[in-house]
Amino acid sequence: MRKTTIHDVAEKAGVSIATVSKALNNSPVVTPKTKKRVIDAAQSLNYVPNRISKQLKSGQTDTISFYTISIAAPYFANLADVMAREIGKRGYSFNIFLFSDRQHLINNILGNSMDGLIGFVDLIDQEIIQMLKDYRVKTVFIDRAIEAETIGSVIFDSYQKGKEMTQFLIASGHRKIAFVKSFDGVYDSDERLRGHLDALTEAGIEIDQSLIIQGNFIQNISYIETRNFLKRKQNDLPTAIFAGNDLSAIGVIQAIQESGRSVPGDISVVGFDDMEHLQYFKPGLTTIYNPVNLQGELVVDHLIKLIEGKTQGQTIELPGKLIVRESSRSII
Amino acid sequence: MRKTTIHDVAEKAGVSIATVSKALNNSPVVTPKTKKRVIDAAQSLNYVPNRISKQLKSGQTDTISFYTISIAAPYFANLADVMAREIGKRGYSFNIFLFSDRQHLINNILGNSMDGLIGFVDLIDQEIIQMLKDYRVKTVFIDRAIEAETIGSVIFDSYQKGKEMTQFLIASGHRKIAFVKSFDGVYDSDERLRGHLDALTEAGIEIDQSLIIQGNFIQNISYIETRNFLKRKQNDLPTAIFAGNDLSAIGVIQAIQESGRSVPGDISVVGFDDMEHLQYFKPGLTTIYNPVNLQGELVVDHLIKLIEGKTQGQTIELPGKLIVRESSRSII
DNA sequence: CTGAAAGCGCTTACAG
DNA sequence: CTGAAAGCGCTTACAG
Repeated sequence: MRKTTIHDVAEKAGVSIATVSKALNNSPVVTPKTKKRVIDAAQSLNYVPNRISKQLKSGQTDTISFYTISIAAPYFANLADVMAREIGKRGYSFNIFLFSDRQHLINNILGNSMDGLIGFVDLIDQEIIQMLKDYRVKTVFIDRAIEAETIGSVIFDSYQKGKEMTQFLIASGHRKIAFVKSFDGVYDSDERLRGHLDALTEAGIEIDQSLIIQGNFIQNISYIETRNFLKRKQNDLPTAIFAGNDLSAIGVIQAIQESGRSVPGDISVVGFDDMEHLQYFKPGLTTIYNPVNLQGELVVDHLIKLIEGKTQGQTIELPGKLIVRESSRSII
Repeated sequence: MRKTTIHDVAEKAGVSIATVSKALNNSPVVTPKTKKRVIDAAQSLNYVPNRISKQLKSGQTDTISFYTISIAAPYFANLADVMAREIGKRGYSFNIFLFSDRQHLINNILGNSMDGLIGFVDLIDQEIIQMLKDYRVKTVFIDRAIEAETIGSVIFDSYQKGKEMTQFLIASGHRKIAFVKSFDGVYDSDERLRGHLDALTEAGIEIDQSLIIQGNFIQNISYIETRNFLKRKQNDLPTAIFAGNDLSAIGVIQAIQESGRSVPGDISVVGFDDMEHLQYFKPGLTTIYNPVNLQGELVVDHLIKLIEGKTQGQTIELPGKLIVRESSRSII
């Protein structure tokens, strides 16, 4: 079956295609009578305007793209879900394209595939950021702040929250605290670690590089690396481990338990993110709540305002909250 | 900055736009010399063809849409991730739109938003399925089989696998087995339950409706409902619980442990899906491995073959495998 | 108020 | 081999 076009509707209603277009787009000039005739014809023919043609005329795609390395990990999945819902509600399409090669991204930007981009500064080099500015591609970053006329950010202050977490541990009597980080250069990890180290320094605790574990923010790797760490440091264990995200905290806890030790009896473990699906994980994780739902909504809202020219790029900071559960304890 | 169009390239290369188009699309008619001139001009101007215009001419959108109720739950997130990766690799765009109202879906189908659709039969009514057939919208379903010239399916035989799981439990000496289902009408849940019940019947075990728990395939709800179930049946507990998916198995295990009982000491618990991020969940879950990666790849491959007219719709069945871990035990 | 015409940026059959 | 022209399905400034 051929899809109905504006010509079919025009013919059926006995008017020109221009009139059909106006009637269907609520132009005030068309007579109620004509309008009704057009709408009836359109309905009886199951007419839906061709999206592509509208786009070509308007130059708009009504599409928002999310450029990310993955949507499988819980944080990304949650965020993508919230954004997809919000974007759909606002009448836009939601496109996901995963990090691969540079040219792919450039083609998407220059090829007019989207009205707005949601991305991570970490995945985009300077030259492309300049390109986004030059071509005024509306963009919202979600890992760290970039601000320009057409670029905004909705971010979480990982440094400050990382610092608060370590301050909390110190206040609970811990002085030997390990930290599980991701790769160097991963902004959230770097920032949380920086906050952690600053908190230690401010409390007069000397920094010990051997207490930094690289778990890549992945459960599996954190598990393995913590297992090695526990063997290596068996006579000199920390009393607490600050895992840079919840996923690694799980790996850390598994490794500690498997070594015959208890959490928090022998070692306190804290995470970061408060992932919803860990709700019933035992022991309940002391962590920092990162409001993913709020983030998703703010990102979409800010981006659509940029697209519609209602605002300039801004930097929006998300609140975060320390949540104390059973995986950590005071040793004072 | 204005984006470069084919006219800019034509001017710079000193040829017509027709020639530019041909040169850039590797038409064999154009002279190597002309071709080089065009390509150089295009490169120096950072030219990327406007996607929308190409689409309007070709009638193709090079876009594949995934229509689902959510991408937050791990299974969906994994599947979406694999599909996004595969779709990107094959040169298509990946669009996600979440289930909302009926008209939204219709607009997407008739409005020419996509070349192919990936969806769930459960989310689409008969009338719309007929519409997909009429307009020859290439579609691949992933929950249950529909086969037509332009419609295929890549499915998991939940009935058979559900049956096998219960047969395994019976072979381990269990005769009183509870089942945690989702809503009636959710195909996977219905099928797994049907397999479970058939296995019981074939083994000569009478069916006891009070052993069916509705956990909605959600961890939280399964936890609460199992808690209630354990209270209600405290003097008449089953020796095993078959949770229709891994997520509910987690909830079930939490509830059992919280009641002071052990898994599998007091009650064996088995799940379904073998979700990757439960890798280190304790006790390791006996479950059925549902090859999500394979499914994602097969779905995309079949859909693109349909789009490119290389095949008719087919029904592809995914293999599944029973994986025995610590959450279940033999009581013989 | 309605309609003919131009144009969005491409591709392609056709003429030269 | 190259280019002028038509056309994909819409919207909109303009004329009537």
